[in-house]
Amino acid sequence: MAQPDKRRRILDAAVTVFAQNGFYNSKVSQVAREAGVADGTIYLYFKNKEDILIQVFIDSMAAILARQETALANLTDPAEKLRVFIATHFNSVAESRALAEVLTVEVRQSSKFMRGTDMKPFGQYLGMIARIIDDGVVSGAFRSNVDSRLSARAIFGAIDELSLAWAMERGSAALSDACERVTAFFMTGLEA
Amino acid sequence: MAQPDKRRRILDAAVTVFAQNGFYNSKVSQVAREAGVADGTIYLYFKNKEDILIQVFIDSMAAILARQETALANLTDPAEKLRVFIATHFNSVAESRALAEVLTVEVRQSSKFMRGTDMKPFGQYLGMIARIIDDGVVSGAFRSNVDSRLSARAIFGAIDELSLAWAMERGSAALSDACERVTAFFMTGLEA
Amino acid sequence: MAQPDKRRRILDAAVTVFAQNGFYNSKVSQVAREAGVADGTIYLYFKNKEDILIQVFIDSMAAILARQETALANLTDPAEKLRVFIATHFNSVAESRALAEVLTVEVRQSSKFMRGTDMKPFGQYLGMIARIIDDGVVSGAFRSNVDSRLSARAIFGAIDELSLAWAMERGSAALSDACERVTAFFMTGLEA
Amino acid sequence: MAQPDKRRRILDAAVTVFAQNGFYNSKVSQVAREAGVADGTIYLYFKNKEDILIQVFIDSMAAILARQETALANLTDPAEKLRVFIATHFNSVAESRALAEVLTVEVRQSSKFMRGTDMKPFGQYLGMIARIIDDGVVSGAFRSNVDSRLSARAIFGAIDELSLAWAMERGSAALSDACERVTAFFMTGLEA
DNA sequence: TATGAATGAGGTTTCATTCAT
DNA sequence: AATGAATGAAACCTCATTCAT
Repeated sequence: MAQPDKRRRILDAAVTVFAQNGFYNSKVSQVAREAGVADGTIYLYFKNKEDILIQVFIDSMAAILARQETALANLTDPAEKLRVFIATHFNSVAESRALAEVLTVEVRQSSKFMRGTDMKPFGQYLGMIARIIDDGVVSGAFRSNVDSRLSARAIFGAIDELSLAWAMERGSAALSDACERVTAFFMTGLEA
Repeated sequence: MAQPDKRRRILDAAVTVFAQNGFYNSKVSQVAREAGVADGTIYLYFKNKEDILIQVFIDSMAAILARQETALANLTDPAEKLRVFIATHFNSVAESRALAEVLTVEVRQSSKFMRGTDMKPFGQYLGMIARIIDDGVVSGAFRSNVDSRLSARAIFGAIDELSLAWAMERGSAALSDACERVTAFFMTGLEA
Repeated sequence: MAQPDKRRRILDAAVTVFAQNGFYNSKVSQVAREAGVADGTIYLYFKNKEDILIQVFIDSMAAILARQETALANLTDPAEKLRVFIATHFNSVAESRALAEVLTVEVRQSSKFMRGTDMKPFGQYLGMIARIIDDGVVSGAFRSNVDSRLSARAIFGAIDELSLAWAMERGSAALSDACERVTAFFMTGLEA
Repeated sequence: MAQPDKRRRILDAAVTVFAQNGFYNSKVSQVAREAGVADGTIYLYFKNKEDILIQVFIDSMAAILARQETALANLTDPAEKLRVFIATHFNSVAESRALAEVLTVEVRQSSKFMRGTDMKPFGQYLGMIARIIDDGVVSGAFRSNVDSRLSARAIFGAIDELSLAWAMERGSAALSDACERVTAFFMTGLEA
């Protein structure tokens, strides 16, 4: 009987439903059914439908940011850091295709129209990549003429697109392969 | 007074409106007003609201595909081809921020849920990149161990993300700069 | 090229279309297509959509009234008159199932809501039956205690229902059989 | 304050509104207002507007069928049965002119266009009449040469038309009078 | 007379949100 | 905290009608 974390269950249900139908084609009642709660209960935990998506985004970004920080904690070599970052990203995505779809597609779509949604977590994520590159430039591991913000964004775009391709085509095994190849690819583009 | 191509005007209006509010937050009547036609007129040219978005996609992809083909027609050097391809993409995007937003965000979002939408034009676009890479591999200009499909997708992801960044931040006249830099970046990743 | 009676063609087309889809589910453009004219042309001959139905009714009733008058002209025996009346009704209906459906169903449905539609022709039709009965009562051929208005209405209801049954079930051959039987049936109810 | 059977209230409201304006000229919002519920509430109980009409038909036919069965339960004489059947029909109609109009006019009009509407209850109703006649033929009370299906349909057409006449003219308290007369009329047509 | 592209009012229906229980 | 029946605003789309040609 005791439903320990109802908020969590609603968020998970939302990810499933949003991934399947897209945010705008999903009905709050579908999320409620998937979560095993009444429609009204949703509104005890979230301000409105949009808020569910925002919280999915915030929670998920927090989780992946923490995960990246843990993964990178003991590394010093910039090339190795970037390799691990990319691998961690792909691993996170691999754990939940649904979440990957929601983050890459739905949030991107909707964020522009959600006034006051704090997109900082996304900026932080880009910032992590940029910092790795900057470190590499400073340490001499990477070319000195790379634009770290731009490269970070390009790298993110590439791995995000590959995640999405994987998410939509279900070609699951290929993901780790893609991870290795794309990493190698970028390394050559960066290394001094 | 009769505006010649009403279909064209509606499509242009739709791009503007969809870019501003997102497809699902846009009302057909807004598109009509922007196009300077009555609501019902829309339905003389399009099956329904979704169909407008689909036609935007089809028309725009056809235009950019044609443009790329023209641009690449007389080139033989794979590296040069890729350089031109990327430049052409950025130039196309630069001409209409709104169109860029609709193509990268709205179409991506919605295409999954539009049964029967032919995504082939997108496949063709990826195919163009892949073919350039394949040619480069054959000619020895590019490494032999690159996966052309994967690289194509990664490259597309990167330039698409950069387009989007530019589109959303409005600021950067930096697009052409980004173009050069990202091209150089990929070149190093590919060249033998 | 010369389309002699466009009004006639539109009315015929309307009967076909209304019988198939019902008045309210029929579109003016369908009638136009069926008649081989442009949508706008309809409005050169009819005030509006409802007017088409009204004219179908008026024209058809005039035709059947005239037909009945001709058929009954030389008859004197009330029983014979009634027999011929019923036969003429069934024959008229048999010539156009579509018209039968429109007259029995659509006009009945709609007449209540068409202000100012003159339902007199229908009253005249009932009146013809009633007069035959009255004559029969006077001549002693029919019972003296029959209520001619009531009986007329009952008889009309019966033959109308049978027409409709025939129209909907297409059981074409059965119509003349039904005609004979129902006539015999009513005769027994009336004859002194 | 909670009205017990909202479905019932909506059906009753629908009968009133449909009788007044006709099905196709009635707006769902009118039915809602008449029922004292919000527009959306209608759709908690009915699939769509058409479904309301279908349910009116199904419910009403079930009611009148049950009523006829009760009324006829203890009777054995075929002539008496028919007499009671017709009386029961007229009584049912007399209780609600609006319902009579909807059943005779609107349902008839629309049923053809409502795919999947089960018209069996109407067939059952006709079947009840036919069975009474068949019984009468077997028992020798009625002529042996009557066609029971045909006669049933004729009888139904007659009483339906008279109901409608009464419903539309509002005036006649004459309904029970009509009942007696038409019964007598048919008896003579049937009796051996 | 004839056309048919354009109009725009308005209805059906959906669904996020509320609130009495 | 939880429910889910009820709400009602709002949008897509249809289609009768008009009018410039």
